[in-house]
Amino acid sequence: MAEPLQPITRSPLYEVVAQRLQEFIAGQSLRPGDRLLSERELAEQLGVSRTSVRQALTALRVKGIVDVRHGDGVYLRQAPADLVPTLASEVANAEIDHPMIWEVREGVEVQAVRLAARRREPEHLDAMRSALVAMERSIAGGGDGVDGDRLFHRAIVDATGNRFFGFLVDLISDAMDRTSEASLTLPGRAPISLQAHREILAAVEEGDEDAAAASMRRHIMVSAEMVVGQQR
Amino acid sequence: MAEPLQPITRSPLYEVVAQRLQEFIAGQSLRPGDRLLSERELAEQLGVSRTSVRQALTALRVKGIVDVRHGDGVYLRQAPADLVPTLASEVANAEIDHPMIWEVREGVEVQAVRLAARRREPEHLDAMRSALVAMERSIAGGGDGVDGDRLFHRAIVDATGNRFFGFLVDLISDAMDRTSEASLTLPGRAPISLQAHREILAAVEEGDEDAAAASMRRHIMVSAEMVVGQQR
DNA sequence: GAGGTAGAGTGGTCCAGCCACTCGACCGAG
DNA sequence: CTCGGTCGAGTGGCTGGACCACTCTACCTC
Repeated sequence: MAEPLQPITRSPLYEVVAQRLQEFIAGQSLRPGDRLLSERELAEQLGVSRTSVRQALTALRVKGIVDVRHGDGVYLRQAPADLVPTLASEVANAEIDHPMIWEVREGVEVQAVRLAARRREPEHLDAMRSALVAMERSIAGGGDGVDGDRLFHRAIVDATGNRFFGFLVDLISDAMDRTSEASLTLPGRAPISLQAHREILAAVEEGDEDAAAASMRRHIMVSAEMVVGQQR
Repeated sequence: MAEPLQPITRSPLYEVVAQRLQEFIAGQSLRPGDRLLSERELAEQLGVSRTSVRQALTALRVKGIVDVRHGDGVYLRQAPADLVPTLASEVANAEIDHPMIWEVREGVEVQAVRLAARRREPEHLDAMRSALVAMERSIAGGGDGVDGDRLFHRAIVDATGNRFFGFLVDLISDAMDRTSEASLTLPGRAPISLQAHREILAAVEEGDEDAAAASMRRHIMVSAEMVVGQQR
């Protein structure tokens, strides 16, 4: 017998309450925007203290299921989607290798630079320029310029004015860290990369989104080929 | 001046505490498995009540950052892959609107169709063709063909042979559901969409990835314009 | 009608206390 | 000495009650 006795695990009360609330929401087919009962009413109906209800609501709030408004009430934020946690663990566990990540990165960054070229503001251009300067200085000193590289790409993402891209870039770099270190410091790569960045910046400055996209695509494909090729 | 006065937004105390704790963890470079101070000590050092500390800890627990053990203490979670669930819930909470999602979708799907055109297998082409048939049949019967549409895009993603794209598409459609229902069934849209799909399929069949990418980009921009335009 | 106001209801925070649990020190029996 | 049990200190879990801060609305005044 593998499990002679099931280990007893008392779930904390607030967890039980949170689950009960989720079931209630799903069962009553409440719609996003609907208001839940007040904390005091929930506490009474569930037979627990208001503190426990509040803790459960905090959990639901963090999960993005519920929206708590001071002085107003608790509102439903979405249909209960256990999709997100599922997806998250999938990415963490799925066998995703370096080439796959580079392919995704290509799509995301090319689109980002398109938007950046369309909406560039002086501040973003400044950030990109100073990132390039940092890169040049590092390379001139024998470094790999990887910090400037990061800053440059981050500046592009910021210039999109679209938070979603920031999330994706974080996700991608996280996935990359997890697969292998695959250093970006290949001998002879830095000057090539620097030149590519200059092209991209020029296109963005001119607001030529097609040129920017093309340059970025080339840049990423070259980088991917170098890094992935090295692993073989 | 666009912003004469910055709107005052008092963050709830428990949120401030949670953030402060995260900073503390990062700043002190605590390692997974380390134990934090006790709730009572944290409360005293931060000058807040234990209740607020507990609420903050509940949030960190849900985020997967921390592990609270009854009668023992609060420990830093072991999993190094904690970033992913955090990101997912951030995406769930952040204010991301429909236009932002469409922009991301454009980048992802354009890149996906590129890869699909490069690697298409007979089975994937079959799936795409039958999705189109389903779409045609639905539209001929007065339907919106949305099911066929979904199948078509899913087939493209499958054809990439890259799981990461599947994950992103799920994330995107989840985000879309969350923002608003924004039905895709605009009058007169279905036939246009159908024609766009035919173009895409043709390019994929020929293995012309640039043409496929261009068609997909046009298709998504048109769709986005229709849906977003409708909301205004 | 426009503007202001007061009140009811809501979430936010705190406190003091007690319960439930864990762990390690201690101690006695073998 | 080793094993086993006990017990207490310290931890998180949970409660009830109190008060504060905020939002919304109905009502009143001009």
